[in-house]
Amino acid sequence: MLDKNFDPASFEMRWYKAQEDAGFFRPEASGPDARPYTLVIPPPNVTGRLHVGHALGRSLEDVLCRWRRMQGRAVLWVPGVDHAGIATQMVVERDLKERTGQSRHDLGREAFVALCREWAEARRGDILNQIRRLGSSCDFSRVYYTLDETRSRAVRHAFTTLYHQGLAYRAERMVNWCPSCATVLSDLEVNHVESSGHLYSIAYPFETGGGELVVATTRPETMLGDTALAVHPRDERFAGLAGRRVIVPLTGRTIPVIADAFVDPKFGTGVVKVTPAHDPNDFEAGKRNGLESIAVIGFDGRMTALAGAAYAGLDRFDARKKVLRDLDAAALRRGEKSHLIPLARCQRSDTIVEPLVSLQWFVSVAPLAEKAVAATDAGETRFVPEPWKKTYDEWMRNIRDWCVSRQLWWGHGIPAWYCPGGHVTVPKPGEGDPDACAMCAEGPLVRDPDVFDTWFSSWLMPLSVFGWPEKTPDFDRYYPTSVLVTGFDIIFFWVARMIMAGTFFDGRAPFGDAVLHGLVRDEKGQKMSKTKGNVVDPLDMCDEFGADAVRFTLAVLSGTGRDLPFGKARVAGYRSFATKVWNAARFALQMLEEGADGAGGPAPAPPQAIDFASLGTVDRWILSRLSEASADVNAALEAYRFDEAANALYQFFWSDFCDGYVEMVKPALRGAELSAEEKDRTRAVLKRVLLDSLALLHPFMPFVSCEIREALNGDGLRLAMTKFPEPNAEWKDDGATEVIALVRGIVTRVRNLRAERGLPQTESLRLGIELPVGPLSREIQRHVPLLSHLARLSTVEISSNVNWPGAYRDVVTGAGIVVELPKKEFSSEDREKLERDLEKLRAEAEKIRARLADSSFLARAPAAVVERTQQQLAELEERSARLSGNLVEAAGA
RNA sequence: GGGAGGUUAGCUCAGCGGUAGAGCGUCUGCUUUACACGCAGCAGGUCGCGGGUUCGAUCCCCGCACCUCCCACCA
Repeated sequence: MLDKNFDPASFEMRWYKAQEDAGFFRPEASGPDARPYTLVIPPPNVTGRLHVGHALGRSLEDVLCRWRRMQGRAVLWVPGVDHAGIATQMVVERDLKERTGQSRHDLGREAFVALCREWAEARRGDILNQIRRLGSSCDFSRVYYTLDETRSRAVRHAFTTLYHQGLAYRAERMVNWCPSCATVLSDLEVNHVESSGHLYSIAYPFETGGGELVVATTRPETMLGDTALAVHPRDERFAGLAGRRVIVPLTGRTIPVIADAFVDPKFGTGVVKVTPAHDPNDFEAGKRNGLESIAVIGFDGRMTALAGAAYAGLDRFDARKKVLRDLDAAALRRGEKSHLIPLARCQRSDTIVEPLVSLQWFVSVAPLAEKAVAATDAGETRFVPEPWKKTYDEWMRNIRDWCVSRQLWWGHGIPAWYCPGGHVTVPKPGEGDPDACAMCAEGPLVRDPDVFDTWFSSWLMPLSVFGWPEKTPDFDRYYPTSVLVTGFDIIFFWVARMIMAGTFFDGRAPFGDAVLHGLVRDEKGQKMSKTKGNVVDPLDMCDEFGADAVRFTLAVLSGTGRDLPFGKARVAGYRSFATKVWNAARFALQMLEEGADGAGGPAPAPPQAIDFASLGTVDRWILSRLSEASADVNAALEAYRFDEAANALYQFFWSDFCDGYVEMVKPALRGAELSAEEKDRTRAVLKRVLLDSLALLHPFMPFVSCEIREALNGDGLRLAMTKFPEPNAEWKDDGATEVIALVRGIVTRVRNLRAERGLPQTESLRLGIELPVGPLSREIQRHVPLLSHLARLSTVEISSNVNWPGAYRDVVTGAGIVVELPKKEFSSEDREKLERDLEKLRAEAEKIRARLADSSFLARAPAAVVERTQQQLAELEERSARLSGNLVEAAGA
């Protein structure tokens, strides 16, 4: 029995648990011969809470998994969580501060890492349960954690392999340094934001006196570390200046003027200050010209001793103000103007990133990128939607070395050791920790204190989740995976790098399809953010409207566009759909139980085998539609068009099944016209369509579908492993479809007329249908009781010519219809409406007539098109004639 | 500076060479014994602008405008 009240909370988790307990989420459930279908979950942060973006990804993945599972595939969807180095460290640090007032340094590294581990352990279950709440059918017996032993082994193997192939190296480079996170960042972790700032002009007097050079800069504080001024070699304004020396204001140092083509003569004053220690461009220029490098800003974001006693210890932005003041005092400011500066900000802390020279570990990824691109070019991995391939290609082509070391405590340690002599020892893949220096055999060795970039473990995910580098049975069976579903925002961070790792370490790309979805935004299309307060929590939505509704909403929204406007109202809308399904099932249950007649048992009769040929038109039509809907859903899912699949289902179930079929079948099942046997046949169809609809729905709404199948057929649990409906060629019935379309068309026209003319619903009308004698008219004749019921008709007359003087005449898809209206004057509004309609028809007909009069159209357009056009014209003229007849009647009345 | 995507009904979006579609919303009727999270019905669109190709363009091509986003070390 289904309760009158639809309450998803009462059954959702019960079904989830039943399915998980039954072992359905393990690929073994599909038998040893089933073809694998594999996905790896993009691991959410251990410490986080699932957001809508996750909900979207998990929903789409689960639709795929459940659908493929029902198709008999051995589905393995591997769940996992990410230790999320920098994010976790920051969260734990903040918590520590709040609780005890201590910093991680107060605690010490070992204790702090232990604290992080505790946190991660404590949160891991939460996040996994949140994934469960969405209905995700992951195999929780294979959960991975990016910092567990297996994954650590993979990270170490990857790094040592790269190192010994000369692809990982340690070097002093200009890097992105975040002073507040106190770590280096990769280029990807830096956001460039245009901000308004100032371009300051500063005068550098010549050492020998007699003038000055004016330099434009956005960062006056770095002048303390200037080691040259530069001009373009062919800039005649400054010809002959190279080699002269100028005084760096406020420091008294003198520096040379150099000529270097990196200077853009059109920018600023055409003279550039060169600060090799604090600007990537200048760093290169410095190397080219053998310039000294003076680091005046330290890793803490404060001025160093080299900046001079007056500035040492000052925050870099305070130093800027002081420098400007001091320049004013020295009368060396030459003005300023506002200027848009592309500021580099830390993705995590939003702090302005400082370019600093530092010794770090890098991976030269260009060779890996080459392999990856070769694989994607060969179609080993397909991007969906396809334009993302270009974005990926572009990035791969211009790829720069990846800085993989981080000055954090929480993460994978770098397997590199240093001897007192400064030599580096990295063990060979598979080897243990070294005891002595590989070069000079000296000890003791000190391990590198840094950890890897979190993505250095993530990029191995498709490999490491199956135990790589070990040759495990899972690896053999499930690598490469079938598809990856993730947001386009991590196409570089993750997708591209995984392809590199897969093609490099294994030789095969890690997934067949990379499905990139858009970003979830709020209802108004604005980015969700805590500060705006427009964040929608998917788990709250699940509690309020049911996970089924949330999933369905996300599927519908995941069209081709980039942004998904998600909000409460929409989820509520699709909850209505779930409710509709629920109520349709309640109705069906009633109908089926009535069929059990004397038996009176609560269990509805099992569906009898359907003998299509013995069925009536209405039954054949709905089965034909069901078959079409199955085809549509399957095709859409093959193409990863979750929106189309969901819409096809929605449309079929609501419009065709509920509004169409159920309404047509009601009088038949309740009336006395049909024999018990005929009713049973229809009941069997009703049940079959509903059961199949629930199966089609199951990947999207895995809970209501089970709950209803249980009530209807006692197979709620098995539904997850039931064969997914496919189109049935035997059920294709264009004849039935035509008849039903006409019946529904006529019904709509009559209802419409009733509404237009303000006729009461209770009043029965007389309807004439003009059709040439033939199979169609005989079919329609057979549906007179149905028509009468649906359109409230007292009599229906069908003949080739219905001649009811004064009756209203129209035409619906080729059939003339004649409605005898009760004596009622046409109001002037009615007449106007009629005239407007006629005018539209006439204009339409005129256009078509013109087209048909065009000889080149007749000569060049395909015959079928010409024929259809002629038919259109005929129909328009027919309708036009009938409606103007009504107008004449109106005038006469 | 490069690149990608967008511009279709009040809103959110599908469609993409033969007379414009959906959901939601608006409006008008409905206690029609599954469902008001409902039923029935109406209204609502120069498919951003200008050219071109074509018998025919919302759809293809070329410009333009505006919006979004990504990449990029220019002071």
